[in-house]
Formats: sequence, structure tokens, C-alpha cells
Amino acid sequence: MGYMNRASADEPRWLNDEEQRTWQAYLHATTLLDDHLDRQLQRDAGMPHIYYGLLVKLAAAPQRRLRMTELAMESKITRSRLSHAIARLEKNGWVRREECPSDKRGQFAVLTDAGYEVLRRTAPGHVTAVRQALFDRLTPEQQKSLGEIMEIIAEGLQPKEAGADLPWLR
Amino acid sequence: MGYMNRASADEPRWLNDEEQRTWQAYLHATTLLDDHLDRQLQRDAGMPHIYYGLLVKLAAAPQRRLRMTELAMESKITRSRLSHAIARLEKNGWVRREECPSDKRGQFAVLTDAGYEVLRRTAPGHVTAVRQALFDRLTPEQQKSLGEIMEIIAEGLQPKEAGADLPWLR
DNA sequence: TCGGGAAGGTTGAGACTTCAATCATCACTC
DNA sequence: GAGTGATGATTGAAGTCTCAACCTTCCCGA
Repeated sequence: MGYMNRASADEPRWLNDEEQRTWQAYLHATTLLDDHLDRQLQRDAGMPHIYYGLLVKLAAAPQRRLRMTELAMESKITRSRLSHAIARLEKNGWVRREECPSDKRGQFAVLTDAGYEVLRRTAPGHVTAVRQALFDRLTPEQQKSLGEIMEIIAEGLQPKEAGADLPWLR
Repeated sequence: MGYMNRASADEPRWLNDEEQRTWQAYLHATTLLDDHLDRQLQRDAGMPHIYYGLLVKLAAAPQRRLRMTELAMESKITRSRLSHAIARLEKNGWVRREECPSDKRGQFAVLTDAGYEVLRRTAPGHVTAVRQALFDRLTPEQQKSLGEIMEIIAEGLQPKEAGADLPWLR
């Protein structure tokens, strides 16, 4: 059951053996990599991978600041999740909130110097971890292929149509 | 910072532009797909994706039962996480625990009829969701490539050596 | 300009995960 | 057969995420 291989009239198209293998491999790889990087960063930077990603986005943004919804969108998460995360990072002194002059509802998340420093200190170790787990194991063709595939999947999950169920609009 | 493109003496090999794009695409796709399937299953089956996966493993196992550590290993998660999860699924009546006769420390997680029924009822919708998000969007070559790549990554993250930091041995 | 819906963001409760500590049993050795 | 370390599994607390409810401000048409 689940992804079984069967065949009958009005039944859904179950995954065949190869598809099941591919899907299992996907689940295994993503689960393990997620766990691996979360652990690496928790140990070396004191925060989970997704939080680290937030700091990276802020560091790359003009003025090292981003509107909350924009940051949520770039990170593919909900605004609620982001609110909680920023609250935690603020407590650490790595991010600070600033009001938006042009829209009084708006808030900026701003990377502090301390936040930048954490990034500066831990980025080398993290990029190494990513290389070891991913890039170092794949041929250039596989890297290219992976990029294309992941872009297709990501695109498919964020349709342009109005009313789409996107995390940052939830 | 984070995956910046720089060059100097003893600095780590930062990700180049294409690598950064690939990595971003990977993060976006996995985050969105995880969210998407979690939501689909929470809505239709009343449990998160990983819990659903546990039921699927049990359904496929002989006697519809698996030792805790074995189930954790197949699911790539920690035993602690599994303990909590099984406790919840037990409360739902979808899984029951049984002692292991040959090793009094051991426990079996056993899929109940009610658990099997949930699977029977929700599997079609789930496999459809997976197809729509993943397989339907990829060419056969891309599917093959994805499977190979993910197997490489998964393999790389579970080294055979003793002392490896594997979730289910934590 | 008033009213109502949409957009930006936060909050608290409950659900889930992590981490370290714990307990019981097993396997091995002397 | 007693001691010791390893294995199988659980627990509770703290951290994180989801969901729904909420508040404020903006937008826009009547």
C-alpha cells in the first residue's frame, strides 16, 4: 500500500518499481541531508539550517534588510513561522526589527553586526558541509541535471495564478 | 556571505554562481514539496507526511510489523522521534506496540486494521499528489537521473563505518 | 469620506522534534 | 555467574512549527 503496484479499472496510477525507488531515494536523501545540515549548524552556529538561511538572505539583501513577507517568500516559508524565527534570532542579537516608513503595517528584518559575524565565522564550515554531502559526490552533468529538476519542481509548486496556496500568503 | 563567490589563499571553496543556483533550487523544491505533502496528508489523512510514511513501511513489512530501530532506520529518523510518533499513532488506534519475544528490550510497532484502512482510503490521493508535484513534471531521463542522484546523496550520508552519526543510532 | 475587504504581520495553543538522561536487557569477559 | 559496556527503547523539557484568530493599516469603490 502507499505506492503499491496494482492495476484495475478506476484505480489511481500507482508508482511502478522504478518510480518507487526514485521516490524512496528522494525521501531518504532529503531527510538525511536535512538532519545532517541541521546538526552541523546547530553545533557550529547555534541555530537550525532554516534560521541560518534567513541570515544568509539578509546578508545578501541591500542594506542587509528585507521586509518580512519578502523574506518569507524567498525562504518558502509561512509568515507565522518567520515571525517566530525572527523573534528567536532577535533574542540572540543577530537580527533586529525596524519599522517600514512607507507602510506602517510593514516590518523590516535587519541583520545586525553580530549576526553578520556569526555568518562570517561559520560560513566556511557550512559550505564545506554542503560540498561534502552534495557537490563533491556528483558529476558536473549530475549537478546540472539536479539544478534543472529542482527548479522544475519548485516552479510547479508555486503557480502564478491568484488563489494559489503559497506558504507566505497563508 | 553564506555561499558567496570569493577567492583568496586559505579560504574555503565558495559555491560558484551555478552551484548557488542549484543549491537554492534544491532548498526551494524540498521546502515547498515538504510543505505541500504535509498539508495534503494533514488534510486528507490527519497526520504529517513522515507519520504517513511510517504506516506505509509497516504495511509493506511482513506481518505488518517492524522493530522500532528497524523502522527508524528505514525512515532515516531517530529512535526518539519514532517513539513519540508511534505514541501518537497508537493514540489514534492506527498502530499498536507488541513486545519482542526473543529480546525483552525490543518492541514491535504493528499496523492495526484501522491503520491499514486509513492507508487504503488515502493512498490514492497521496500518490496523485506525488505524481502531480514530481513525476508528471519530469521526463523519464530526468526521473532516472533524479533517482541516481538521490541515491548517491543518501548513500554518502550513511557511511558503513563504525561510529558514524546515524539518526537511528543516536 | 466612509465602509469593507485585502494585505502585513503577530500571537498563543497545540503538535512535533531534539537533546540529554534514564532504564532495562543483552552480550561478553574474566 | 558477576561485572561491564553496548544495545533497544522511552521520557520530559526546551525549541520549533502549524493553525486559526487577531490587530492594524492600506486600498478602493460608493
